[in-house]
Amino acid sequence: MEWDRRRRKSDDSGDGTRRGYHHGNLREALIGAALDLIASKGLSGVTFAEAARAAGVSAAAPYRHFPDRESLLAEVARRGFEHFAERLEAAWQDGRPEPVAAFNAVGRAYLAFARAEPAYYTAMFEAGLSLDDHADLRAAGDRAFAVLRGAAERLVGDLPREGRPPALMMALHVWSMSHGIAALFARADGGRRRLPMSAEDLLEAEVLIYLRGLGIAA
Amino acid sequence: MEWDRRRRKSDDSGDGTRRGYHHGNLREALIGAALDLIASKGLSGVTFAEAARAAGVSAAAPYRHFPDRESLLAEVARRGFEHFAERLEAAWQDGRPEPVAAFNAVGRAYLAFARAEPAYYTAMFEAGLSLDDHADLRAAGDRAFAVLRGAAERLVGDLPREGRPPALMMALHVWSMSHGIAALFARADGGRRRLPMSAEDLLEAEVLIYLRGLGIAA
DNA sequence: GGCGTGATGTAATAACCGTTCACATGGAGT
DNA sequence: ACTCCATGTGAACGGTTATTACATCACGCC
Repeated sequence: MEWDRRRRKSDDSGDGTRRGYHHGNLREALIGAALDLIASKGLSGVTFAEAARAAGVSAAAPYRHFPDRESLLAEVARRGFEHFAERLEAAWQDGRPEPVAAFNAVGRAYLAFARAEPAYYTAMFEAGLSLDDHADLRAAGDRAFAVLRGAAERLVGDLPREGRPPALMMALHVWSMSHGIAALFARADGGRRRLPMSAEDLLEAEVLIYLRGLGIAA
Repeated sequence: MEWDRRRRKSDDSGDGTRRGYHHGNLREALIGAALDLIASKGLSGVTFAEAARAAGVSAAAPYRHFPDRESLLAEVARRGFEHFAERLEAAWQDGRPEPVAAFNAVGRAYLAFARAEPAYYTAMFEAGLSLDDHADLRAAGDRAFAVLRGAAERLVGDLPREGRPPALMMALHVWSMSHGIAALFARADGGRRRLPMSAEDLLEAEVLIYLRGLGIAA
């Protein structure tokens, strides 16, 4: 790995603790610490000072790698969107073996990510990061959305030309459903309120009804 | 008003500035300051110290009215849900003159609230407040949701018994759509990304397609 | 192999915030 | 008039962000 070459020879124990004057991989260590802190103490628990402590460096060291605390969170969120896009792509599988089923798989993958990676999801959608201040964050988010949009285009393509809805609109609709359910009901803490069904089933039913409304049958 | 009686006679200028040793209406002043701070500096700009400064009292004074900073935000969010429920009820109008049209009005009212009251909306949905720690907050949220649920029950009631979907599920679906669109596209800053149509139109189309999928025509 | 330099980490510091505590004030009721 | 207690004050503690001058060392260059 790239960073292995940069570590000091006396610091190759692999346990992540610092050995010499230089950490050798502080940037990665801080990102990892931020993820751990989100998971254990929530967004407000993510502290430059605490992340630095976890990495075994002084409180000022993180400023060599991130201009400020928010940029650290933005980088976590950016990576979250990268992983997110990968998961969605893996679920979509270019619409194979069957577009509607693959589309439902994308929806399930959306919620699965929110559940399996609550720390990333929190940084991505709940950290209040401005997309204008972090252009690369917006780009990563766009890449994830592109999967939804591509899938929508495929589904819409099977409809007769007249009355065919815009694929972009359909993608936005499905995104809003997925995000709405994830934000309201599929949070790490089990969601903001109790449900009579799983968030996954709720979303699947919602998408199914929506697709039926578009004339796309399962 | 109630609090007027509690103000000192020398403090009835009405400009909100403190005159004597006691403020007379600090609790309300803090809530107002919190709303202003959310609007001007965002959630992280809401500071007990800053709110106290705005009210012209010392930094320790707020603790006489709220156990901690989070409780102030929770109270703001609670009031937000109260107003929210009122707006939704006003839009629904018990389903008059026509249920589907009234239902769409509820959706528009949802987004209108997110736009017109970004400070409340932020406190309600983006402050990361635990509903378990603030029972009254949950109750206020439930009251707002009850409007959606009642509307859903009305719409579902017009369907034939066989295959009639659960009203609760339908209410959750519509809530997820509304919240998803509000969170993703109708934020105060104009939303996280550009849209080819207004958030209101996007939601109206989404609900329309969804209702068609349920067999409820416009 | 020796050297300089830029990247990386440290210590010290200033400003700010949440929170607590002992104490001060004065409005309300007796 | 007097007391009570809700409300506000000032000082203090520990923690956070961020900046600055200084320390260390890995690497490339000769």
